[in-house]
Amino acid sequence: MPVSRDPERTRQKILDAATEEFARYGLGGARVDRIAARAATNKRMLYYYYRDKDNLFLAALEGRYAHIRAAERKLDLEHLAPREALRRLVEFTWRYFLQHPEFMTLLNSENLHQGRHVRRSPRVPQLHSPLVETLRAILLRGERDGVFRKGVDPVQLYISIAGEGYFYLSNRYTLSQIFKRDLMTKRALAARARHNVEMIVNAVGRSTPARLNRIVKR
Amino acid sequence: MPVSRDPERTRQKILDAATEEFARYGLGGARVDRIAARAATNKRMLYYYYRDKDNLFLAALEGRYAHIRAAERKLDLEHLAPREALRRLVEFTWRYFLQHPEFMTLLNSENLHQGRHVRRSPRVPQLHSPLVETLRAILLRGERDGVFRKGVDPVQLYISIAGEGYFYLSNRYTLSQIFKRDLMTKRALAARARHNVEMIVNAVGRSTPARLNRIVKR
DNA sequence: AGTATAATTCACCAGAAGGTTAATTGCGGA
DNA sequence: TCCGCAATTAACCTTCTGGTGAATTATACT
Repeated sequence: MPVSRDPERTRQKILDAATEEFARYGLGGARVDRIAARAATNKRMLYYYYRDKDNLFLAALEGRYAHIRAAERKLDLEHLAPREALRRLVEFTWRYFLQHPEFMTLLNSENLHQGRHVRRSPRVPQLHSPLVETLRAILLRGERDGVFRKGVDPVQLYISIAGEGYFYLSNRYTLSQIFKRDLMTKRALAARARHNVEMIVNAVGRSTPARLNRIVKR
Repeated sequence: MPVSRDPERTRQKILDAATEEFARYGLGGARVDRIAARAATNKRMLYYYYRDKDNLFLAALEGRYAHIRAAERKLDLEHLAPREALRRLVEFTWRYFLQHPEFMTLLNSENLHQGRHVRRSPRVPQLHSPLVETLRAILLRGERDGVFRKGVDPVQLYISIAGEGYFYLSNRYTLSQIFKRDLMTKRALAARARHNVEMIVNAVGRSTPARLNRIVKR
């Protein structure tokens, strides 16, 4: 009986399988054979569509970057009051990392390799300039409304927003072990979410001047 | 001519070489042959002294945990005023990650493997209880002196202190690429160091109540 | 219906990887 | 001085791994 063909679907299945595999084992630990099996296709197909393992990894990484940025855009931050917009972004970022731990693993892998894949991708920086611009606009509005301090740099702010949850979640296994405490209970997670918002709002808010503004722009 | 024998030195050379190799390539990417070559010894020696690759990885990880904790103890935080002690700890932690990026890489690798090595090590939690106790004492003194809020949890605080710099440094390659900006210039690093201190002092200080205290203790 | 081509399959390969067997050699103690 | 054992070496083995050559089959178009 004939096997039906659907190139686009095959391509997508490979990418999905690869994303899972890379996220779970890292670039070095990922196995091409396992990706093929997971995608219920032939190993040869990975090379047919994606040339080689590294290129497949880049495709997976780009896919996840696109995914988080798309979800972010849906927040519709432009139409919210500055404080509320910021709060929403912080909460979203935390939730996203929590629900998509595979994204953190991919990033770790890429950084272990000193960003050598992402460096060759012109698509990735493109994906991020809207984020920076949105954040910049929020900060500007907040400044005009008198609720945010002046001169806060959107890039540095975003790094703080993401970083706040990243270490907690990405290193949850070692942290749980060294401190002999479960960091993943509902209560602990909820508390951390609140904490993140407060840290960021504190840093940008007008009342307590932190030094985000001192950070150079270039 | 006879090759002089020094088991303790051989053992150490292997551990050093392994630490470098694991830090650079991760557990999966590390090559046993390369470790042997780097240690200027025979591959068989790794297995003679450390049983297998995983056990060697654990030894390297334990070594680095011991190293940072030892350096931390030298700060002599007990004899400083609470605010100053906290500031010193934040600055130290940032500087340590900056000067020892291999530590972050090892942690990432271990967390990729869901902490399966560290889970079997009773030594590692032991190494960390002094840190928690020191931090707890500082917080208590600060509370009594009226400069810190009540009920801040030392573990959660430490995670914030470490996390503040971790994302920035560990993900410097991807971040630099996606935002098209060099995060490792002297100025950027200095600014970030200041920022970290301010974020933490803000969060614990009495004037601006963050929610660190709300986080469950167990 | 026939054909060109895109999509898919399958068998295969060379090198690499972790780990082991067994022989050898230096050293401390009697 | 010689012996027993710890330390070291070298060659080897099996399994795995990313990647490929070439044949095969479904499909869209004529």
